[in-house]
Amino acid sequence: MLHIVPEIDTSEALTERQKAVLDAALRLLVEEGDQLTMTAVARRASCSKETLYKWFGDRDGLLTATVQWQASKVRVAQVDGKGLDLASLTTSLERFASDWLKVISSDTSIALNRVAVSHAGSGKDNLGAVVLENGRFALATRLKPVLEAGRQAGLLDFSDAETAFRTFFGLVARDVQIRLLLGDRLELTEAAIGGDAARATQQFLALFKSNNRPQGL
Amino acid sequence: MLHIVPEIDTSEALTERQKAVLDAALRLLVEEGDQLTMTAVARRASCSKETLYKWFGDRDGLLTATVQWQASKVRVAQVDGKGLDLASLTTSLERFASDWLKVISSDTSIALNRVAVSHAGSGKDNLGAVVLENGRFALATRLKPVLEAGRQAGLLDFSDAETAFRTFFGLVARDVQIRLLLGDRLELTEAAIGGDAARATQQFLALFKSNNRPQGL
DNA sequence: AGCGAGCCGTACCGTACGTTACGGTTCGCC
DNA sequence: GGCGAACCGTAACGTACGGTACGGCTCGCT
Repeated sequence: MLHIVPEIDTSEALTERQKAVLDAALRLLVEEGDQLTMTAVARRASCSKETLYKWFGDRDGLLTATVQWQASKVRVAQVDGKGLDLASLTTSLERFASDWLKVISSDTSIALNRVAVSHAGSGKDNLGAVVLENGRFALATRLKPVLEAGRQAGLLDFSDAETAFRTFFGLVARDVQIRLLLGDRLELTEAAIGGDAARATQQFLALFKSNNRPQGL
Repeated sequence: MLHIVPEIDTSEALTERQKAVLDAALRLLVEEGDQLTMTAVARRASCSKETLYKWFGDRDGLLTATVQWQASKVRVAQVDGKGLDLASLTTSLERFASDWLKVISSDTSIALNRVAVSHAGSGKDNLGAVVLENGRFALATRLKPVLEAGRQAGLLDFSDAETAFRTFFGLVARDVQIRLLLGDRLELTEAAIGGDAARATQQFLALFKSNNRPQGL
């Protein structure tokens, strides 16, 4: 039987009750891991399974809606890139790095990425795309204008913003996300995150500062 | 019912037939993604389910054995660190980077990491630990002596080999693995891998070469 | 040849879960 | 008050799959 899912495709036409249901599903996902059964969601959200199916079509629809719902809530801070000097660029980069580390080490992000990775192995890949779109790609969209502004201000030197971003991404994230996804304990304290963000930023600046560019790149 | 798995714990007491079965399971894992049912493995390996249960205890045991079996086959090249000069250090690092990119972008690695990530969400975490142990941690074990040798030879300057390794790891892998796990198309040609390996190596050297160390680190 | 161990193929069981169906209740609206 | 839509709770159905049982075959050993 084919289902036409009503208004949950990409827009945000969610009633408060529906948001509450998705929040319950999200909590269940974070706490119970893979035990996200329709029965469990219905019980947790105090709603009927019939309602779940009417609203979200099938289990996949519920999963997708849940991921999109959480993704729509995670927004990395927008940064203004006007009148940039080195100090403000540094703090901007540190802030991005710190925010990103906090996001990827949060229980919610881990649970969401887990389910998206699992889902990517089986046929349709929408979940992975949604997670990437609202995570890594959203970060790139926010960060690139900062990098471009830094280049315009003569502070940074790079040929391709995407490449520069990916280097920054690698310096910040390193092996953190994959280790967390694979179940490695690796608690990141607030202080450690701050230190990592500062280190990554300094390394990035060392590689891309226009007056200190290493030869051979 | 409790099962005592015979001799499949950590050692390598596998008969040829058992290896063939695990190879079949591995192929199934890579090709079919999540459809790794006991029935499918038995059919693919032309063996009986009874044999699977006798050899591997239960589904988890089969999964673990499959992951360990593949992990035992992936060995990053050991590099000798004696009599190091900058050129040979550079080629060593490039080779490590290139090998690692090839590994994490292979279908087998993606499938294995997917199943391990899925598994990590549900209770026991052995699979994730096995993958990490034979992947990221094995790489660190192989690479650190090279870094140490580079430091002994006065070519590199760092205080902690682990930190230096993690930076190298980040510069090499960047966002590749998470994007692949999430189903992002991102084909890495041989040439692209070579270029990435060279770039990562140059960036790493720029950050850690002893005579060109950026201030503030 | 006779025997037993190991394994293949397959049928079978139990259960978990996705999905559907339905009676009862709440609530907005006329 | 009366009506209908939406929804809750729960029972029921179908199926897929993990796990078990069993008959038959091969093969090495004596």
